[in-house]
Amino acid sequence: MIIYRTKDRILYEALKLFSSKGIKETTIRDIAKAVGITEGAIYRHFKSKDEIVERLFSHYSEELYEVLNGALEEGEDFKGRFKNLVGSFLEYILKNPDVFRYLDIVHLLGKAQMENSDKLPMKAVYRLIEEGIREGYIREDVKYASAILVGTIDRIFMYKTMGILEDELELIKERTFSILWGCLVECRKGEDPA
Amino acid sequence: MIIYRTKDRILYEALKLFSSKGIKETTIRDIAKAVGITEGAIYRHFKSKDEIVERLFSHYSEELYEVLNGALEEGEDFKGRFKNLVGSFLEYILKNPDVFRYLDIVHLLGKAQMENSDKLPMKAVYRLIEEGIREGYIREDVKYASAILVGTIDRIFMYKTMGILEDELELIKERTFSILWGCLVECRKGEDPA
Amino acid sequence: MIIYRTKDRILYEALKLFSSKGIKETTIRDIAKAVGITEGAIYRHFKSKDEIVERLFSHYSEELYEVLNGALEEGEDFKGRFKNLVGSFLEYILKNPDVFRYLDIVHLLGKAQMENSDKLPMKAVYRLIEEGIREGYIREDVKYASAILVGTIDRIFMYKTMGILEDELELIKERTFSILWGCLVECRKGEDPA
Amino acid sequence: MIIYRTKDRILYEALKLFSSKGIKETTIRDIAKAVGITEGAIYRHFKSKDEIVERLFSHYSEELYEVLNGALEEGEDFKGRFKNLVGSFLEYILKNPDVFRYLDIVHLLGKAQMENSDKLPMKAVYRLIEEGIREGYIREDVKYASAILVGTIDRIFMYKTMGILEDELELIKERTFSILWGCLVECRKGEDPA
DNA sequence: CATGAATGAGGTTTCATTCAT
DNA sequence: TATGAATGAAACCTCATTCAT
Repeated sequence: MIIYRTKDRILYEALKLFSSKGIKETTIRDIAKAVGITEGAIYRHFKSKDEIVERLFSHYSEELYEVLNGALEEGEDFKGRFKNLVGSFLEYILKNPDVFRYLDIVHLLGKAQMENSDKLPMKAVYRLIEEGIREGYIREDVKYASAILVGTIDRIFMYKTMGILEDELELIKERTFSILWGCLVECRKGEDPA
Repeated sequence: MIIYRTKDRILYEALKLFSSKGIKETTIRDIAKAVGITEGAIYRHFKSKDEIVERLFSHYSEELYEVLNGALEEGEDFKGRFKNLVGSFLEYILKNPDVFRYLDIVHLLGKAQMENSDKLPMKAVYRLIEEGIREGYIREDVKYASAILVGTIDRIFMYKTMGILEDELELIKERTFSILWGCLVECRKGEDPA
Repeated sequence: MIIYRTKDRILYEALKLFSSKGIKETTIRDIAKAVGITEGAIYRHFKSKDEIVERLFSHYSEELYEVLNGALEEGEDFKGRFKNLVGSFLEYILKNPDVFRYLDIVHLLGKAQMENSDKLPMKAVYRLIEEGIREGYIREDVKYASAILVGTIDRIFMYKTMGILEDELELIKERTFSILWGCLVECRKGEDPA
Repeated sequence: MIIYRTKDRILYEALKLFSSKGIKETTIRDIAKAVGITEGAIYRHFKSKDEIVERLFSHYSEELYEVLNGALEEGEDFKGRFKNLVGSFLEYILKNPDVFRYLDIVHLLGKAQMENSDKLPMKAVYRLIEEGIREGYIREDVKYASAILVGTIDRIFMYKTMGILEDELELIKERTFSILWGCLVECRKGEDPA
């Protein structure tokens, strides 16, 4: 993918640097050098470093949301939607590891300004789980259920990007879905609803 | 708990600040002010800010490892050990949220120098899961199984400390154990080993 | 001489300050103030104070070498070359006392990184003396001969810059040459070669 | 030589450190560590670092003066006194290289407060040369003559301590005397007094 | 006499941001 | 739009000196 507009190249390089070194650890100069321009030029495109940080967060947070939301819309039944979401989630973050690492960093440092947004990835996950509960597939509390789903995916992402887990993407998607589906739906079937 | 030695007070305040603002975002002056001494005095106790970062990491990484390891040693059977570990894990991190947040930050920024240590929390988790697999309780691959276990706990910690999850500690321990045990052990009982 | 480029002004002022107060005793702020810029601006031109120290040393060490070497190339016979070198040496250091004092300071504090350079002033002096020995003018061992030559010049520089010696430059050149030539060449003429 | 009094041990270690690293580059802590006491203890013996610097300078400056002066008093005739002074000078500084390097550093940095002292090494050299001139041995101006004498000795010290000159002490004394005597006295014998 | 924690001033360096060109 | 020198605030760190013990 070739990015032509300077503004987009700045965002692209900033994302890579932020996610690999940290936000504070990345200087405007680092970004400028990566883009191939000088420090001053950055300020033609962004008012401040913080604006870059925020723009990146809202852009990618929304992009991931759209991906997850799209996954929900394409599935025919609940199982299909569930599988779609888990697969799309893994596919997106493993193909865009910088994005996910960056979102994590922003969260961890409490820099996320998300109050004003409806398009948070978490919302899509919640929607899926709430549907599952409403329709009797999932018996778990929504918070615990999403903790299992997102936590597991997050950890698998970590193992894969750290080189600990070596399975290929499709296999990872398959196994993760089967685990999560088994865990949240299948094995609770016979239980009394709490 | 009252800490008397300046050196320990420095570590104590640094941990709080690092975990709430980030490492780079916390200045030596912040730490000094929190402790009630001047910046220069810090350097009588630590050669550099990095030394504080490292000392905190190795100290608490090891402490958490000991907690998990202790949990493994006290359980009578596998189920007991499993329950112990999950409970101790949650109890420790929810009572010491700064520690867990700090360990996460160090990991995320890739500052961990852990090559030379055997006492990483992860090792204790692996040991439990490997035992479970060896003895037929767990059918999942060790990496996927630990991803579920640690990922779920991590996420529940996040929800609890963010105020999203309001259950009390004992209830959280109970529910988390029951979910994880069900997920990793119970509901796979009838399956054919892969 | 008016210096326009900031980088050169920094070097120029640093040399004056280093040579009058010492290197460690001169702060970046001193230099910046002398140049008329702020401390931070220095670092656009030099990575560190050490870089300034080294650049000054290698620049002036080489410049003095070129002066002495040039003197050697212009003389017609040995006596002419000898006179040229002594004269140029004195002229250069008395007109650039900061340079010579600076080179002395660097040597005395052992900061000179000269391994990789062939253009050390000493080399030119050695070349002259070795020629004198080869051609029978000088009977003294090369080390003792250069000790006399350089030591005497060094001391005369010191006396002149301290105000102890009041002769004018041309007279100093004349007398110093006559002393050194008499000492190293004339008065040994009748001796048996050792 | 074993030094028992703490005060003298401080001076002894300070001299070594100052002469090898420089004065500003040597910290009170360095000195304390070398002596085997703590920083605070230094201040029991000296009011300040400057006091150490000054005490060392006046002590060793005077000691070298006494050595040279003693040499002048022991010679029977002028030649003997000349030889004595050159030999004692070389012997003292080559056996106490730290002292001479230290005196040089103090001079170079302009820290010497010597106005109030009559016991400067230079004075002894001047006395010898003035006698030589008065009695017709030396025809050179006193400043040029002392420049030759002290400059040459200084340079030979430098070559010897840097390992460039490998002759043993007695040979160095012999050759240096013979050069300087030849240069300042012998070879001018037949000349017309200027 | 000695310790060693603490101070406080000041040093080097970094960096987001501005601005003349 | 872009450059790159400059600013100014603030970061980390050093160190002579003081002081309670």
